[in-house]
Amino acid sequence: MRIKDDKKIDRIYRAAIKVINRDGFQGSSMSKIAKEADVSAATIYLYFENKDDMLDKLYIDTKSKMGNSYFHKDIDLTPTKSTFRTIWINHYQYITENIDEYVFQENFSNCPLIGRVEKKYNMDYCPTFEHLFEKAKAAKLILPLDNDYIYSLLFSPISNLVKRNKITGNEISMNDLIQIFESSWKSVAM
Amino acid sequence: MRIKDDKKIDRIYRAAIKVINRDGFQGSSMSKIAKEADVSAATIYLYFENKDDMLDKLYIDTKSKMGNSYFHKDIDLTPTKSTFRTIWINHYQYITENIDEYVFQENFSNCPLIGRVEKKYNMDYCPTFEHLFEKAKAAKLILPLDNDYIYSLLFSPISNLVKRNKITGNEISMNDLIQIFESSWKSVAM
Amino acid sequence: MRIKDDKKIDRIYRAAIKVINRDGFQGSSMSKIAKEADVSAATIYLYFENKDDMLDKLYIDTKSKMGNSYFHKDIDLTPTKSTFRTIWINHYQYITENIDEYVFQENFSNCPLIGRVEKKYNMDYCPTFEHLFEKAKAAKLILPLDNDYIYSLLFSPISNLVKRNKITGNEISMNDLIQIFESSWKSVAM
Amino acid sequence: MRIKDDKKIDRIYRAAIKVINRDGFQGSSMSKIAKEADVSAATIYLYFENKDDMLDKLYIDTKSKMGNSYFHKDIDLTPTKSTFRTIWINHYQYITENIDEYVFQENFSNCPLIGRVEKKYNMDYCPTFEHLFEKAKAAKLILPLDNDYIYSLLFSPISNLVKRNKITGNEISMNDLIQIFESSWKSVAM
DNA sequence: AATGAATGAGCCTTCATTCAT
DNA sequence: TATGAATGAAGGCTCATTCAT
Repeated sequence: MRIKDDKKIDRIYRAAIKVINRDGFQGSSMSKIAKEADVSAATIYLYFENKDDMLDKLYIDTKSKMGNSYFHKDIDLTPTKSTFRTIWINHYQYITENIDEYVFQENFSNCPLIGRVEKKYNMDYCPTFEHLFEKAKAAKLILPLDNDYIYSLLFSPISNLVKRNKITGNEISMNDLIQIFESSWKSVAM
Repeated sequence: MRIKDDKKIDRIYRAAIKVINRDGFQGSSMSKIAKEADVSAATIYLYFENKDDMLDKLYIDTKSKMGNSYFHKDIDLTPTKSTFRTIWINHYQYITENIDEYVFQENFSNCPLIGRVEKKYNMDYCPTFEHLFEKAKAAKLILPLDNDYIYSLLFSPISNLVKRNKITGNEISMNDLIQIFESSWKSVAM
Repeated sequence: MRIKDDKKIDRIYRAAIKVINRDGFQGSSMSKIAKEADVSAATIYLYFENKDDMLDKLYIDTKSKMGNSYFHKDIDLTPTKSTFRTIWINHYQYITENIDEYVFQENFSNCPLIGRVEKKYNMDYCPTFEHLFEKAKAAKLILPLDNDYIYSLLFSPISNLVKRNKITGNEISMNDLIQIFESSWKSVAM
Repeated sequence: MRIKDDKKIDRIYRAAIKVINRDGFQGSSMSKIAKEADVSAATIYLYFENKDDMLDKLYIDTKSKMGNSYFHKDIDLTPTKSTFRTIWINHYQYITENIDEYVFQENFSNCPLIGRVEKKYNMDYCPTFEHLFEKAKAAKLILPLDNDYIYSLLFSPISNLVKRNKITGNEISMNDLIQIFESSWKSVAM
């Protein structure tokens, strides 16, 4: 591969996620993805070494996109409850709006496939999180727990609910959303 | 004539989980599973209509086994924090000891495959939970939130951590475990 | 196999023909035939060496049944046109009433399978025919052609029409039937 | 990119007929046909949807080829005995030289498979025949019978003999051939 | 760069047949 | 005798990947 046509890569990525979420991981063949992306299957091999390579890069791509989305542009990272709420809501919005990508990530990281991807991508939170958590702990805003624990306590419940609602078709009202955040917050707040 | 060996189904189930967790959902072929179970692939079709049928039934089987495990033998279901802690620990122990089954369940329920299985199996908590939650809410022990929310707030963080640790190889100390429960409890406690 | 249960063999034969004519030669599996005959597939192997053996014997069985049916009980074999007409009508009636068997025979004898069956069964007419043809030729009733030719000229057209009508659903009226016989007869009459 | 090789379809057709006539309808697997055609089995699926589709199209293809062969180039279709003899001989030559195709057709049209193919292909004579028959009947050259009857009376005997000779290895001398035509002709001549 | 053609390997499933009762 | 259980082999078909243009 020589010249990378980024738009084509994106088309392939989107097609892959669409097919995977429609037909399942197993039902996602290169030809289906190619057809969905409106390119020849052979074309995909100009941009990726093979199917695994494509999935790995798709995972990394969505992972970093999601990581960034937590911290909208000029967000204030002062360690306050308000900061946490903002990030928490951002997270909620992102996975709600990109539920397919999110489910893909979860499935992918549960697979043995994940072993191929570099360790650093196999965490649900990016470095910025670590900084924030450390600062918050130093400021006695939150409990002095492992970052892993903090992260899970704060984000797992809402992530889990969104995923489940995708299947049941339920939705979370704004009121409920705030309540859930307050509950999650209590679990880590000092 | 020979008699159907009931244990054979269990052998097939265990083989399926083993293969799926080793080679991923996609890499799990009937022949691999058959070899792992030490039977002919054709034999599997004596017990199941087809691959999907087998996976569905495996899912239902593990799901109900897990549901039951929460409520060991003659557990006391009085709505107290102690009851919740016992169940929570039971849950932790079960998914720790049966992490492969648990991961299988999670992957399966994220797949479009799940659509085939009856809705009632697609919930992470069994009826007993609902009773307990309702009683606890009536006793003003926990917040008056949806059962879904309660469940996610209480169990998602620890489930998420166990799953992640499977990959990283980390382990949770008894001390940490208690801390995590305390944190989770705070999120729903009244 | 020790004691031959003739009724069971007949049930198997009938089931085989039924399945073959329903699902085609290719779609006729031993288990389907067994189910149709309401016996276990293993049972068939008590009466026949294997599938080919069963088909061979089924072919021979139907073949001789058909051969005999041409010459009803105490039929008069004096070489007259009337004798031929009687036999011809008998033939018509038999293949009409046993169209499935007849089609099975045709298909079977067109297959390489036929090679397994002894030559003597691979003719559409039985020894009695030869006698009759020879006598008729001696009596200058019919042309001095090969028996093969005589047989084909006399019986192929009506056989062909019955077979075709099985598909199209058409039927042949008594009037037409007589006309067809008269035509066929003209082709061999002296 | 490579260009589809039109000859490949013909290679596949010929291979299919060869295998079917060697191993029977049942013994004709896609892989055998592929090997005989010297292509990968997967390649066949580039040209046909599935096995049935291939057989259907092969049937239609051979059927129309045979139909056309009756009426060599600039054949005279004036309703005379001579015209019928020419066509009859053409038919004889075609099925003799293409006996495998012909047997394939017969077997195929006797199978339930035939149901899939459009009705119009399931007749042994093409429209040109109908015209000729009608003209001949109008000219009082042949008897006023159904076209089906005419066709069967004229062509079934010789077709039947050729088929049978394929198995026995017999051959028909030119003399006999003329005799058989004369006989067949008598059956429909006015 | 892009793609339709081509394919060996593998998948799910069924088959004819044998085993054990 | 009769049969459900069991299986190696094979069937139809799809897949990830490469080729040739």
